[in-house]
Amino acid sequence: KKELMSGKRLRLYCGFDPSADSLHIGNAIQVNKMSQFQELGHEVIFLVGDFTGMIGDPTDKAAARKKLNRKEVLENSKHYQEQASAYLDFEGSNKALVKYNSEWSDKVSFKDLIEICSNFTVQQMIQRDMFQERIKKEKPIYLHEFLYPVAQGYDSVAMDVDLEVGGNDQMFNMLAGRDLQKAINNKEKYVITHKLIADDEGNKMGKSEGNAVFLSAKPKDIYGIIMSWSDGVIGIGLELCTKLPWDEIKKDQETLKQNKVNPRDLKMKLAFEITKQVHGENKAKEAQDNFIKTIQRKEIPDEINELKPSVYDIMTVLVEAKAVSSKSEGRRVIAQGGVKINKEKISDLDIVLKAGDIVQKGKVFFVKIK
RNA sequence: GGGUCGAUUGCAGAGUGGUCAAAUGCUCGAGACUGUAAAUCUCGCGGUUUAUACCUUCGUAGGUUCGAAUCCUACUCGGCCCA
Repeated sequence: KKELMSGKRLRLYCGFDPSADSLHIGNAIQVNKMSQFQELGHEVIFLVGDFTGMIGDPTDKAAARKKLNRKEVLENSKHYQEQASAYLDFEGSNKALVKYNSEWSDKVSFKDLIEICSNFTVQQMIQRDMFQERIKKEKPIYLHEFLYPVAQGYDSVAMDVDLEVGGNDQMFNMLAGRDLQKAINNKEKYVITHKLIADDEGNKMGKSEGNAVFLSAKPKDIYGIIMSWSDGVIGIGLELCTKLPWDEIKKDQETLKQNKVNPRDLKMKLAFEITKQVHGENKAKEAQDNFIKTIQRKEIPDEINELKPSVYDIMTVLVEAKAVSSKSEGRRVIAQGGVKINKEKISDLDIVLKAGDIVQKGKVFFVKIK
């Protein structure tokens, strides 16, 4: 805090794994946080973790990540920058820099690596919860997984940063950077963690939970997914993902707590603000109108994807429109009343469609026959 | 290298010769109720032109058997212990 207040221009960064072709809302929080620093005149680095991404962060203990080649990484990160620009400024006088950590990590020799690793102990590593968990369950822990925090930590050294931004699940990895920076450059590096977007039960909103918001998504989808979030995230969502003034957020959180408003209304505000941030105000309005119309009033949306099926029977249409993954599934869904044609629930499996018919599956899936 | 245990449908995890497309929980999908919230409830969750049917699936490849996820052999991969 002292250094922050000193007026010194700090160099800070946040890393992003290029594992998907789009940033998601969780990344948006980080980008948003960085943008606040940028506005205060600090130097901001948007780091693409093309090297660390290859290792795969064990923090989410899912299966090994897909390895990407150079070209894919560049492709992905191009989208990243574009999406991040919804919050961050990559143009102006204090523009954010984009860097790739393979730039320096590729060059680290085995000898260097050993040197770097000597700053950490095995005990530090295995003390982490998810490793303890795996030890208890007799699941494998691979040696290279220990290197993830090391590699991430080395980024701090290579860029000689003062500050790193990340989710509070990244605390460990970021502190590794702090230790290294101290040991190698003899400099204090600070870390700022933000809360993760999660509801009261601690369920995260993310990829693995199936309700992730990708910034590449269409306005109406972003809006819709946010509306399906649980109520518990409204307050924190406003706080982390929007650029609304702090006072207003506080006030909203307060009224929410006292049950003075229908949480839905505030959630609509949240959905609107995020959509606006990503796609602009006009698109956000359209998305909101669309939502009110199709979901709240259960009307058929204005814009529907069209499909020219190879055969015009309902089964083929459902499969080809990717509404269901197989004909068996289509049969089940129809049997349970999940398919409507022109607003009429159907039960007949052999219905033949004609051009202009509108098929609906579930609440949100629409397709128009061409 | 030796010993030992293991690999099952998205995940976890039962099943150890026919009753197995394979328990159960979670996830997921549809429906009811709603605010596309949560909670709750119902149904479903390998595939196939209707199915008391067939096909594919229980790490891989062979074998035994009327019949194998289950038994045998080899291989691959992994955990643990010993070295």
